[in-house]
Amino acid sequence: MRGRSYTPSPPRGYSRRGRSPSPRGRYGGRGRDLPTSLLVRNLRHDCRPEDLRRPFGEFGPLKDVYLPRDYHTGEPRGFGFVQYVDPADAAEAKYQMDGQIFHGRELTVVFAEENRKKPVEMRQRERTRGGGRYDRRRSPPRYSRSPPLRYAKSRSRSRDYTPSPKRRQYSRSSVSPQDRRYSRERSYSRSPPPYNGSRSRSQSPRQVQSQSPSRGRSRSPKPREYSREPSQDLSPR
DNA sequence: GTTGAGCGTT
Repeated sequence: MRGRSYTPSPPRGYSRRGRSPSPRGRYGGRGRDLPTSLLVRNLRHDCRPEDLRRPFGEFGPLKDVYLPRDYHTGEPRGFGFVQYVDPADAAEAKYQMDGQIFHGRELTVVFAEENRKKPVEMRQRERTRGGGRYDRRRSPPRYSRSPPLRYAKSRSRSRDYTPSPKRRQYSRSSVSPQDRRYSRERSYSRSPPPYNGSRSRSQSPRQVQSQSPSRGRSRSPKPREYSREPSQDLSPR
């Protein structure tokens, strides 16, 4: 038998072609640490993080699995990230899973190149994403008529992300009636773009018609409210 | 201690 089974395929092996268009290439910044994040391409659109967890978890403990999706449509983008705890596992998983048929599709597994991005950064990326395809309008491209809030179909925490190892088996109504009022379905922390349409302006169900039947000015500019009246209280007679 | 709008979606 020649050679020892598989080749570890060290990532620094194929860096000979200078294929890095960006000078600052290197996973994460420190070239010392091998990348632990894998980018899995060609995923099925109905693939779930947990689906990836099983096959990919065979190579080692996973730190995280995430499938980004379109922010506006909420549909999966067809790729995902699998982060391992040990870079060695990631390397092996990439080697083993790359090209594998997963759910009838050939997966393409490569090392993630960029670091995690935060929503704020994403916002700016939005601009370069379409290359200014949407004119200079700031409104997001409404692919469909369903706002992003539609994701919460039935399972909200169906994400693979397990924040608490201890899964609470409490009953569904573990919420007090009092807290319930706070637990409205609008508990989104980031508050997505609520339609920048220039039409929806009725924030208040009751829009006061006009407080002061004055001329043109609808809103009467309140006079300055200085904390104190002008120097007038000092009247030394 | 972190980030869920994560780059590579046909």
